[in-house]
Amino acid sequence: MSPDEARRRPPTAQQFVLGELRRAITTGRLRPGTPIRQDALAEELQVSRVPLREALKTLEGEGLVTYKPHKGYCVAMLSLDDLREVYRIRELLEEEAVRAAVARLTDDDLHRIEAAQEEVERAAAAGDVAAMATANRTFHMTLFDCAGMPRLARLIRTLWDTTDAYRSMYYGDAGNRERVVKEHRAALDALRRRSADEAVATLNVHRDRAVAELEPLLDA
Amino acid sequence: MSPDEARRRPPTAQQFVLGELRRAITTGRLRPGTPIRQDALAEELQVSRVPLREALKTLEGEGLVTYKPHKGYCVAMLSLDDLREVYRIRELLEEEAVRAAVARLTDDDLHRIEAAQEEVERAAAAGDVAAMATANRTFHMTLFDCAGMPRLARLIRTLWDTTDAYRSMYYGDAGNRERVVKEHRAALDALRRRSADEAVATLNVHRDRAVAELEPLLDA
DNA sequence: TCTCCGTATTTTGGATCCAATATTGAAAAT
DNA sequence: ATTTTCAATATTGGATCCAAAATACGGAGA
Repeated sequence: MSPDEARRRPPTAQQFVLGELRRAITTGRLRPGTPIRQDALAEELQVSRVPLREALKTLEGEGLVTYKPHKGYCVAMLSLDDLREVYRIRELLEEEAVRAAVARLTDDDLHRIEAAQEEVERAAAAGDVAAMATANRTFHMTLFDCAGMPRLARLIRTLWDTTDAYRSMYYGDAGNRERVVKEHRAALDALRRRSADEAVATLNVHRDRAVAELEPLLDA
Repeated sequence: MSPDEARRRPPTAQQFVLGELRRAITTGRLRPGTPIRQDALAEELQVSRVPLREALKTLEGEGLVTYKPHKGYCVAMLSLDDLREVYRIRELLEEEAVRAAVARLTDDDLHRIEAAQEEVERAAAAGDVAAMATANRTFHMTLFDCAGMPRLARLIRTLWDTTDAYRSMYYGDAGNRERVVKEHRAALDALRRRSADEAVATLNVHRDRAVAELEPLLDA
């Protein structure tokens, strides 16, 4: 392992495993519904089952995996109802976050969001699905973090995690990527004018488009 | 151990520990801020540290304990800002839940909520703080569950858990208990008339009163 | 007396081993 | 042929043991 990797590697095995599992799920390497064989996964990640199980417990709390006693863990599978419910809850919480954020938004905050958007546009143009997903997330979370409501931001993050497994498929389509870029620009425009109402409205449209695109993917 | 206890005892040690820890925290036996010594706790509960740590991971996800790598777990301590944030989020989510619930409320649902209220009144009259806490929770959660939004209900439950450690103090006061009974009656009245607006309004008042009473307790 | 440093102790993190439960498959009975 | 039962196997749950990190403590130096 390179020194760089060694430096980045988390201080505990469970955190390392947690990161790996999250990536595996969000990138689709572990597909929804897949049962998780602890022994095999532990060996693959070169750790024992103990830290693996603690990481899985964390993911269970976040809703990324499900757990049944004596049966084990599965990558969580979202029903259509689940998807709609998650997005409805996101709508409620994100509106609150955006309003609080706009009320406190500094120029520096705005610059950070703009920087994230530049990254989004770069990834969209390059067709880099993974970079697109992370940059998009940064764009939104940077805004939400400006609300100064850490628990709210954490809840929203968890809700995003829930659908991450499906979002990567979504960015595979060039049309979707282009649309996301445009909608972000509209939101940024509202933010620059410190218009909470417009920001909320544009982001609601943004979210509704996403769920509309995601729904067909879940039928299969 | 009696056969009855044996039957009730969960099928896995981690679930047993989880329940015990939750009780210990909500009843105040484990006070906010206290560090959790895994060895001592494990011995006290007659299990090894493995299931204890998995239970703690679950509680961490729920925000009842905090965790720092190589430092361990502490019973979570709420700042005043945290308290206000939690209650603000609850306001958002519970309004949604109540509106959805009222729209679907059957007579049978209503009977179950009324039954919970009878239990609340019994506990309030008897001055039984623990019974009061659980009955009150049943009253509200029964309503929220009627919304048919399981993820929303789960989120709300988690938010309640966060402040449970403080709520038990709150019911120690007879005046608070009496007020809760009255406010519940008002909410029930609104529910019987299927008035979502009034139900939301009365429950908002109910919640605001609670946070107002809780705030002084957190200063210390 | 105070600070700094190094060692001893405590506490957490992780690996291995064993136990308990669930699943699978094959044989026997209908 | 179908179903049921029981044993073999796979998989999870938990206990013990060891390693690593953090904390506490005591002594040396200023």
